[in-house]
Amino acid sequence: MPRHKRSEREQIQTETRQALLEAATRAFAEHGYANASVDAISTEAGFAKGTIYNYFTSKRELMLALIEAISRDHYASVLVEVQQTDSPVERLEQFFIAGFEWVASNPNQARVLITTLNGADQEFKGAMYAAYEPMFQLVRLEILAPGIEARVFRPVDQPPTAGLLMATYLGTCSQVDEHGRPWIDPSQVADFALHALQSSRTQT
Amino acid sequence: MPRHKRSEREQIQTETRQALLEAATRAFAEHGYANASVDAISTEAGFAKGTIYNYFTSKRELMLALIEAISRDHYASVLVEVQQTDSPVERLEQFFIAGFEWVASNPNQARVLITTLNGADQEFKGAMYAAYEPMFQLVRLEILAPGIEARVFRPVDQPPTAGLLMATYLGTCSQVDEHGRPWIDPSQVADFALHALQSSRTQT
Amino acid sequence: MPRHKRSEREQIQTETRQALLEAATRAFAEHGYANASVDAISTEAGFAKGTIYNYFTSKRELMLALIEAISRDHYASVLVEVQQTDSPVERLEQFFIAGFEWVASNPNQARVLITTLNGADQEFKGAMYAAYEPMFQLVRLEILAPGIEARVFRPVDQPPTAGLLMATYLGTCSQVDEHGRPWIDPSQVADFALHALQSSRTQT
Amino acid sequence: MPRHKRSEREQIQTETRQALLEAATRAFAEHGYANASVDAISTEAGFAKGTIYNYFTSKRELMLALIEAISRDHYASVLVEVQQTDSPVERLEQFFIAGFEWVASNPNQARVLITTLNGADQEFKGAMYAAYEPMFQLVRLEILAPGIEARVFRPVDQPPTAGLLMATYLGTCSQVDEHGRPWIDPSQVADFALHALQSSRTQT
DNA sequence: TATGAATGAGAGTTCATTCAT
DNA sequence: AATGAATGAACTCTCATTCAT
Repeated sequence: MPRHKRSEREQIQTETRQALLEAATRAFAEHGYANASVDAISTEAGFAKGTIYNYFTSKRELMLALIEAISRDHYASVLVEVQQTDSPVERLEQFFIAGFEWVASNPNQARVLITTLNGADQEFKGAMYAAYEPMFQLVRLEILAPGIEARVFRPVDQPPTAGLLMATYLGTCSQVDEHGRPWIDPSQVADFALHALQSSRTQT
Repeated sequence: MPRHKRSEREQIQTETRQALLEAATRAFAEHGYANASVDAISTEAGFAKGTIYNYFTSKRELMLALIEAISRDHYASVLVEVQQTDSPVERLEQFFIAGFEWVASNPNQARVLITTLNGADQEFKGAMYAAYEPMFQLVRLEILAPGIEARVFRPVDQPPTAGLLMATYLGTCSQVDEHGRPWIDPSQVADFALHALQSSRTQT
Repeated sequence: MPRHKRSEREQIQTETRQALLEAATRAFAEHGYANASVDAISTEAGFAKGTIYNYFTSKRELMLALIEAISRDHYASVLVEVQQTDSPVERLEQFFIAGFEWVASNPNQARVLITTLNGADQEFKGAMYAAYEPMFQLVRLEILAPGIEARVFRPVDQPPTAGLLMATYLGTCSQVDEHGRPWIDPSQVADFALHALQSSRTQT
Repeated sequence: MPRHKRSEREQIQTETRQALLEAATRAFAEHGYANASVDAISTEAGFAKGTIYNYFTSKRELMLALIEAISRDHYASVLVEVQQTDSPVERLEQFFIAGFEWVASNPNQARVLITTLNGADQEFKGAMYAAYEPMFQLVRLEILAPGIEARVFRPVDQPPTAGLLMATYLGTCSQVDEHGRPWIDPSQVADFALHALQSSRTQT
């Protein structure tokens, strides 16, 4: 006779897994992947060292799972805001605003994102790129393309420009002062990007 | 009483040090700081593992010396090109062009730069920021300020915008495809930045 | 939820720790602190080299723990014998006899004691002095002072003389022949010390 | 044609050797044999690392040479004082007085002596014993034996008692307070030893 | 004779991972 | 499912010693 009902068991599992992922986020953010120890992560999550291996086959798998979780959360946050409007200009603004808000609300996840994207580990980097493909497509297909179509944006080459916007966003994300606060105002970044894209006819 | 002439000794020292720094650059670029072993670096430089400690007191000091070397080399490369012209617009273009050329010519140094700037190690990050202060000032004082003064650039807030330009440059630097080639054309980035900055009167 | 009962775990811990301390005693006695490798100690204790770091944070901490253990064991052995009698003369004899017996039974611990007290490491030396403070007080307060009070000992200056007795004991402890046996008979040492202390009236 | 006359060459050699031995004494006294580096010794002596190997075939040989030098110097200092008088009692006093004076004047040499005698290195220990044989014989044949003969000392067993006197001397030598000063007055030690040896008839 | 760059064995330490319980 | 003692590979760093100059 099972102790817990199936659903209870599953919920405990899910909660434990979640706690481990959150502890890993904090640890990786603060010390980086290489310097964050499995022991410290497990302990901070409130479990013993070995528990982590009941949920992830290795430290690397934990990281890959974390990449998935981060990208999913990030995408969901941005998507809902971007879709509030149909205007490409407003969508671009929303992209930056929602993006920065997510960074502000999830600083550790953001750090892991930035660190991984710029780190030396090719497997992690590739996994992160793959996981962010939906957001990349969002920028390209839901913001840039309609904007160019509607002639509010210049007729730029779409994929590299989408990349540039992502790079601008992520590049500025990572720039924080000594107190961990971003030293660039999100609206300035949005403004910068809008100027870069806007067709000469349509000044804001 | 030394048998070697002073200059001979000094040259050997300089060459060995240089070889070690270059090997360290390759190793850090490929595996990251944490995963590059001192042993491997020294061996790849053509020396026994202990030799590195005749030149650097620790692995961290080696990294700090490398940060210095990279920033100096990078700055020198960019400075000479930027100063070829007095036009702010051309200077901005040159900044991106020379910058990307340096990245293309020194891919490993560039990777170390990007990785360090976005990594979790605060001491290294701070050292890199400090080392890049001259280039930051170059953008601000020699490009942005004169451009605004001459009204070819919008009257933007200078320090954050200088930061934005650096971030755009560095953010795009780091985006390379699976073959290690940048998937954004430098001129597109320059174009993007110019559009972002240009005052509405002076379209290119 | 732990599967082992608390007591089981604790017992394993205690036993392993004890085994490591014993192996360390042997290794430090034979090769000295500096030349005894952590690897060798752990292996001789029957564990892999890393295990030692589950119990002591460093080689130095291991040594400090050993100093504690040695002094406690030594003191307990001597105390029980000294307190068998109330006569200061007999107590002094017991001090030497029990002391030498402890040395004979615990040659490795004795070697570590002597080596450490006379070694160059000031921290270890200080720790050993501090750990032996109870025994020093035993000699001073339980042997010397009552003996002087009862006029069976000369009215010597107590603290330095207590030191002298300790030094005589320890100095002779360390003198062993090539087979590791002391070449001075304990009773001769006791006799020597008694003659040194006895008041001129009370010849044995 | 030689640059220097033979004698000049030899003198320079002797001086260099002496300088190296003195530096080694300081280094071994402060850090112990194992923790004193050849590099540091050579440098403190005013030479480069390699020079030491022109005078001693290895670090161990340097130590053995130092043991020789220390014992010779120590013996000479004590001998001249002991031989000032023919009285065994005065000779014993002189032995302690001259001995403590030598320790006070040559604290580093004394530390090396004590450390080596009580250290774990059997070869060094044996070499030190052998080198101190003359002093041991001095105590036995020039002080103890005549004193017993003359009935001013008790008829003790000579070799162990000579050992005891040496042990008492050396044991007290090594006891210094936190400022490096001996906390036992030499005359107290001499007094202690005299009381231990004196026959009941001849009180001081 | 003196030098000091180079060597490489070997040290202390860390930590991802295993597995009996 | 959770534990944590044990493991051992791999790491950074030290330093006695060599040797070309």
